[in-house]
Amino acid sequence: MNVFGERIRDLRRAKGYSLRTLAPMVGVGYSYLSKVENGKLDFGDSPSESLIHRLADTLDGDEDELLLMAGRIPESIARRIFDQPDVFRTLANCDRATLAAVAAQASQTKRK
Amino acid sequence: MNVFGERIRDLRRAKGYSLRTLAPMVGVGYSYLSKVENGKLDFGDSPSESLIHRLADTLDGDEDELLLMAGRIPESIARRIFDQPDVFRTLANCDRATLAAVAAQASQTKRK
DNA sequence: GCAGTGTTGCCTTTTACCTGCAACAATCGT
DNA sequence: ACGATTGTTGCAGGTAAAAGGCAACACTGC
Repeated sequence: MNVFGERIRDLRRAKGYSLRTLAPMVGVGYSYLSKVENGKLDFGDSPSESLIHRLADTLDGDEDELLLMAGRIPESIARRIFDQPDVFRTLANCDRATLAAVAAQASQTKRK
Repeated sequence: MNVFGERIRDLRRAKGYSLRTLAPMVGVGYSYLSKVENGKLDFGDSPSESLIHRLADTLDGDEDELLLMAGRIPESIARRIFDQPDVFRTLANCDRATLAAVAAQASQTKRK
């Protein structure tokens, strides 16, 4: 567990930032960042969506990947769901194998 | 706009409830319910997830449909996304037509 | 031994979600 | 015509969860 925090820590170290260096860059206190990385938030296991956004930005991480790790739905996916809800209600009821197959099909179809 | 509130209103009328009758059944004040139906909440355009749940329950509505109308992602869909995130990231990038085709395919495959 | 780093407990602020009333207009049965 | 019921709206809050801040602590490592 806490795959999210560990990912943040890796990204931060890859940039050579300390907690105290990174914190002001993303607009929070360094102590809060420590808790984020260790999954020791007073509550929940991940920070706000907006902080995740700034972290992805500053650390050159994949924002959607980070959001998913944090148990949040990225806007790119949410938009699609609200655009074609019935499609996703159907897909949510498939078994894993079918869903994987369908995605393969889609990425193929999509290729120009 | 406010398709959600109108749906609630229809469901309520179908049951023959007045605002003052329904409100205590779902545990809120009648004035708040009126604002919900008219999309005139002090903030946001939809009530809490838990109120939506109780409304669906009391009015025999489709909870997931209501959640989607209210701009929220139902648990059934969210679970699937976190289970196979890459699949959904792919699907989010298809065009509408492809996505519709893929869903048709899936519902067919799924049919026993 | 102090300079930089990370950790932790407690505190405050903000946000989301409602409460509760009061006052008003529209409708409707009797 | 009358009261009763229904819905609308404004406002003035209240509460609990979510998000984050501060200060003191402990380790490292030259």
